[in-house]
Amino acid sequence: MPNALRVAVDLVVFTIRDGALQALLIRRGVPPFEGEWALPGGFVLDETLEAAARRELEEETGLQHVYLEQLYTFGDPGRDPRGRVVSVAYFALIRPEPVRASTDAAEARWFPAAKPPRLAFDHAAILEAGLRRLRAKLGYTTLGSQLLSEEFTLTQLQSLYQTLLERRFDKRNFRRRVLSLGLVRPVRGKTARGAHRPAQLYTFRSGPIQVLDDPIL
Amino acid sequence: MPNALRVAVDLVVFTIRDGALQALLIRRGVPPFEGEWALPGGFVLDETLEAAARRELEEETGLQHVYLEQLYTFGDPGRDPRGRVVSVAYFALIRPEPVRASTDAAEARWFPAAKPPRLAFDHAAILEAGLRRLRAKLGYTTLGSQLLSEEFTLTQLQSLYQTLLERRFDKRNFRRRVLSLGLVRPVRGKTARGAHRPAQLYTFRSGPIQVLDDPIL
DNA sequence: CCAAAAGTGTTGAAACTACACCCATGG
DNA sequence: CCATGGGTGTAGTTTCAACACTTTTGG
Repeated sequence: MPNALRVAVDLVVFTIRDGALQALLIRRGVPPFEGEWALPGGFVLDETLEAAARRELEEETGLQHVYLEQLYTFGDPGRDPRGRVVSVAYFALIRPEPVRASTDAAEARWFPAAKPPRLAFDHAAILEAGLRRLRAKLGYTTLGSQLLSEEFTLTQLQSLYQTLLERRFDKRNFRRRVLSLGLVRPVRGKTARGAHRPAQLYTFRSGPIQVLDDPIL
Repeated sequence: MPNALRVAVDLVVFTIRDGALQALLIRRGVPPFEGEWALPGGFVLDETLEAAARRELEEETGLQHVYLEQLYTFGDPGRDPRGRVVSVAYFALIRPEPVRASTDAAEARWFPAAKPPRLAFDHAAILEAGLRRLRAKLGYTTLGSQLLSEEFTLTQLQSLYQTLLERRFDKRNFRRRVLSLGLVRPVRGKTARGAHRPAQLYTFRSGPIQVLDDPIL
């Protein structure tokens, strides 16, 4: 019988806060890398890999029904000083607001995804992979919907794309595009939120994420 | 300490034969699923996951320096009757010709990727995932280069795309496209192979696979 | 000389880009 | 009344899709 390894899941959890993409990190309370920042995660029990990821995510954030997708599996010998650990990374998207990003024991905080602190293990590489995946899929899926609240203005949607892709779009062209693709549907009512002219609210037509025949960008 | 699982790699190995996409399958010589067809693969030793995949691939096909890419990780409890096995699937592309798809002991054969025989474990799902990945990446990377010999005619390249995507392209438009993208460079000399007018041979400009700014299709 | 694949241009339609001003509201 | 973000149309350019005939070679 071949040697036994341990299998873990690690989570790259993204949200938008203060107009920037942020990732959830945990301060480790136990060795190895005690006191350092790391991705949330843990060992897989008698459950599917995705269930393990959901369980860890709920333990850390209290959130359920979150968009979750398998990212990549990291398994180099030596990536964990405790021994051979193969880690299946998932990435999760959290809508703004109702986040209590603090768990019972360990400290949990949001950090700018672009420049995180020094991370334990190979977690910097995992985070990096999550970022690449997010950026890539933004263009040809409706993934972005999972980073906004259910109802949003077109300006918010445009800012999302501009923030993540570090690119600027023309307002009229952007609106024409998403509208003509039929991805999004106006909602009766307005947002009073601004101290300015109220904006029409929209929702994504499709509940689950879909891959587009022709890309948004 | 958490429960120990075992980690395996499984390989979806594609090639083009007889003008069709084929996948390499192995007849299992031992239980479980003895006598049934399965993807090549095996348990991970003290090596990286990719190294494990390469090792298994060389054992089965004798091939080295093959294009290999991690595909997805399958880990449902119960997917392997022997106990909990998490399998990291890789997919590999083999150029035509120099394949001895037969290993020492077990029987190995190519099957049409679109309609394989009944497969052991959850290997049908893994194969399916490989197919989807291949088709998707064909459009926006130079992945296809790994399924052709180093030098090829534009007609061969077009057939490759048509076969995999089950779609027909206009010859002039196709050629204009790949040529104007500068992906491909003519080679001095012709192919005498046909009983017809000789065709110009081309090679891909870039050795390794690259992601394209704007897609081929 | 014939079968078979190689090679090559044009045109109309559609999509894309760049660009500037008026509107509605809260303070 | 003014500052702030919301909302809208057009024209020039580029890209895309559809389409058919001549060329070269081996047998």
